[in-house]
Amino acid sequence: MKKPPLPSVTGAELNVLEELWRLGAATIRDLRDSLYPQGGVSKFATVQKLLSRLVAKGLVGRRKDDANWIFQPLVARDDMIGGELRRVAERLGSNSMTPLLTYLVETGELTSKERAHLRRLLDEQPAPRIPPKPRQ
Amino acid sequence: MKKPPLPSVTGAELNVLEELWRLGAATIRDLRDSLYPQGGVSKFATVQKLLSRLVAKGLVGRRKDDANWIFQPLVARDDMIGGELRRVAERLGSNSMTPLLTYLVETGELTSKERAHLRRLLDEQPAPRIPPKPRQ
DNA sequence: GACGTACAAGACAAGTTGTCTATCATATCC
DNA sequence: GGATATGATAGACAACTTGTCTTGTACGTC
Repeated sequence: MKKPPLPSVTGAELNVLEELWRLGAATIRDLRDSLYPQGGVSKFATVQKLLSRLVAKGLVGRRKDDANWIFQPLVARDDMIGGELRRVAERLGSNSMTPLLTYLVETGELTSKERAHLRRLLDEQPAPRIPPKPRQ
Repeated sequence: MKKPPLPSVTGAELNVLEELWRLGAATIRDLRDSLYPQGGVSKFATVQKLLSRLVAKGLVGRRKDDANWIFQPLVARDDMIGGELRRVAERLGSNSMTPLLTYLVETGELTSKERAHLRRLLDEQPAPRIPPKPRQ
């Protein structure tokens, strides 16, 4: 029942993942054209390597469509954010989320509008658990 | 007025920093004895290298006391947590902290106790700004 | 002076990261 | 069918990071 923490991604990998989030699904060529507009064969291979690493981490899936592979993200951005937050909490020794929240609220990072938003969220969901949303 | 984000630390560096947070101030020998109980000259040098990197990052200060250097942290754990959170927020494209908090609240990561804590924090500090607290 | 302690500076191997080349497979076109 | 382009795979590679260790130097005390 414990969910293994999502693997972390490097900068270049994250660029690819961001593009996949934006496009929903794409071929290597699509991604290369977006990320490296100057194009080129080597950039194609670069994108492919980054994609293969993302696939190895289970963050991206691929399916064969006709002739080409089509890649699509298996995690949502929120999941990544959550994974990173958990990593920060674990790394810094506070296995509870409280210090993170305390920091966010106390340092005044939030506008009053954001505060209202938060308060509303807290009021809307008094139950600590929500039905687990399948990872697509 | 923009505060430069705190530099990040590696695992071994964080161990040293944690020990400094615990002890308040310490010599290299103190830290080596705590972190590497088996002792040894090489471990002394290891701690020293890690400390020098922490000093270079501005996270640790040192002063000469009699014969030895005495090291002490220049940042609190909360500052480190905040820096990491900001890094996550910047990296994942949400330059506001709201998505992080929204994630935490919506995914049910929080216990009801933490929720109560959060609500109390929100109630206590209606003003979005607090006076800047000097580092240390 | 000899010796022990603290310190500084840098060497080092192992791993990571981003990019690229070489090679093979598979289409398409004349 | 053979030439040519495109996609895919595998691996090489340099640059950088990270944790550890070695060597050399300064400064005490006995």
